[in-house]
Amino acid sequence: MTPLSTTPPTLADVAELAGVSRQTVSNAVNNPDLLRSDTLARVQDAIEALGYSPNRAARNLRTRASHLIGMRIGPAQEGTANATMDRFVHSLVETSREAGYHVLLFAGSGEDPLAGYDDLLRSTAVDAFVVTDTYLGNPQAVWLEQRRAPFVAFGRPWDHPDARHPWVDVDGAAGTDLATTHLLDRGHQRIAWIGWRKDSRIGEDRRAGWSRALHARGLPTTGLASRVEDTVASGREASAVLLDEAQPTAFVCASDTLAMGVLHTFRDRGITAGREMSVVGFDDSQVAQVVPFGLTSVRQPLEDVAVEIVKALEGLLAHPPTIATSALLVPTLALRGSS
Amino acid sequence: MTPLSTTPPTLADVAELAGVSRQTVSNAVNNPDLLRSDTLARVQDAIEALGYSPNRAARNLRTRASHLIGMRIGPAQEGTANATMDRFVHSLVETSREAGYHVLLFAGSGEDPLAGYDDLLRSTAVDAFVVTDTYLGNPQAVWLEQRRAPFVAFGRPWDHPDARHPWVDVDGAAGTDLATTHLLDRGHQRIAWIGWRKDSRIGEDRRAGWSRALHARGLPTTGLASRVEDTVASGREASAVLLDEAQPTAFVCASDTLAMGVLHTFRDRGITAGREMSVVGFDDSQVAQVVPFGLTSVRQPLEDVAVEIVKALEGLLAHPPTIATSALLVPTLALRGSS
DNA sequence: GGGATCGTCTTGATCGATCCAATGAGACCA
DNA sequence: TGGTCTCATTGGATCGATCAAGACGATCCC
Repeated sequence: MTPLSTTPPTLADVAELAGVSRQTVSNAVNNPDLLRSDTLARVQDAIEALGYSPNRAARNLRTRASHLIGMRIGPAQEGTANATMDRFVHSLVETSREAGYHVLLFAGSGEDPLAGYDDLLRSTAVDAFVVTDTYLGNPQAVWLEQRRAPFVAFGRPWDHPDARHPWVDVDGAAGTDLATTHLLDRGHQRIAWIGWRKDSRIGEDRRAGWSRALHARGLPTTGLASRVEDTVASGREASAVLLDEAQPTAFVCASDTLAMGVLHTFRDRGITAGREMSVVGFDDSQVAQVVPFGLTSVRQPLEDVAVEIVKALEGLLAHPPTIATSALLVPTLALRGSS
Repeated sequence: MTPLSTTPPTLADVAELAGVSRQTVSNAVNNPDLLRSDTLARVQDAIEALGYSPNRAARNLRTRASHLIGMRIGPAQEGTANATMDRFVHSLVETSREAGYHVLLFAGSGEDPLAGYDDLLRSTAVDAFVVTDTYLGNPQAVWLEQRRAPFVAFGRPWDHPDARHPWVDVDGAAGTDLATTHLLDRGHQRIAWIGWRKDSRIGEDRRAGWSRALHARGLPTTGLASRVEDTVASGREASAVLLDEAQPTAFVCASDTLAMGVLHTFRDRGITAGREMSVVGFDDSQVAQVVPFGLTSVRQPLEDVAVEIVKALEGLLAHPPTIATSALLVPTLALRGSS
């Protein structure tokens, strides 16, 4: 049916078969309304017969658009439970497809994180970027803005409140508030926090949700918080110390990785996670899902994030570009046995 | 330094600045040896000064190559510990970059898994594919072969031994053999197997390694094997039954998901995983890494897989194409507390 | 009836690179 | 001196699509 390994048919081939000009075929593909219905049908038949599909390179050259979205992918983090990227990438790919875009992955070339962006930008290989790691105060966003490169960030511009690019983010505080309130509703009074070091904006955001929820019920937070690195070992140590010094009956953690550390401590001490002694994680990683009895965890609506990001991208790339819209989405709580 | 939002410089711009012809600039980029060293330097200065980078679309159109590798990405599997893709994708992106390729992701559009391939192929959007799900006896490989589309498979062509395309795979049997032998060396005699249903070629391959290792020491396998679905619940049930009926002291599992099910049963019965009662999983997922005390697991050398795949791709896309080479790589064992 | 308007389709130029064949300058040898 | 050969460089055509403008007939309205 479809020809094997011959040169693919071109516009001209279709035009000849249908007995029309090249431009008419082009219109049949891009502006069908411009054609009389009978010629449209004739051209479509020819397209079908030849199995024609417009050559991407030629189209890209002429229209100055590639319909590709670039996204940098960092090294997989081993030893942690960070499963965000996997789910997000898939959602983004799926949503982009519906909008007529494909996703181009590129690696951060170690020392110079901008090199990849610069290269793709100058060679006009992609139409826009999705930037996922805005939290480190990293230069990508600022640099891309200066170059007037279209991009949407997954993550708020914490350090640049006057940034003008569109962004989409998940309300971490709302997530931990949800988690903490859930524990309060279950009767807990002393709920501890294990989060990241103070220089992490995301970490502080999530911590704020925890303290907000406690204060809303008139409960104190003093002595119940700990800030450590994002490793299982740190979570284990921190929870051990908190148990000894503050006697909490529940833990809210900034990540599933830290929550696994808490479960580790529980195991050390013969405690079973559940209604009495609870733990809640953040990210709803695979780990949370498969660990015995399950780890209750805050789940980011990554599918929705992808939808919003693509929406913003479409706006940026429209002619004329529409005003940048940003969105802050609310996570949900995946309830499991650990709470 | 770099111009803001103006049209990027073209070959002609560089040529004018350097006082040479367009073709000379093209040669400076693609065949520097053809130029006299002083003109080369002059052209390179001009390139540097203008921040020139060849327009991808134009180059693609002329050379009939996109330097893009397409890869289909399936939906993230929730509720399992399958972390293979994440690690592999990153390795592939990184390795491809070194070979001058970028990775284009596309989604499997539900009902028709071939649609995505067909589309990209006909529009000459990608040079080749990496096909990752060859195990289901799925039609991709056969179909791509018929269309003479260049592709490399991650996974053996189980059902088509006469397939002529290059492939790279990990020797599952070698992995489970490694795991089983490790347990034997630790003194275990009765080692159970929990794997997938019989129609899974990969599952049978991994099972073969387990039975091979036991038979090599003259130990029986009868009554020690179970074949179930790849879920935590199935692993939990299967291990419970095996413990009652066959009294094994160790379990080798076809996946970390199943191994988590075993840990679940251990927990149910107050058993602590370790030297006495051991479990080994497969895939070295994040779950295996962060679960308390750690889950010993067979680790696929995905970085090496990516290298081999890219090597094969370069062969396919070379002029003239070199003969397809396939590779079967050996996994390693990540030792942790569960064994 | 003539000019403006609309709907439909066509022609030639163009995007920015590379391919191909050809040119000029110089080296070398007879 | 003239011919051949190599090296370095050039000009024109080309990849396959879209853009911009124009051609043509039919319709409409004063």
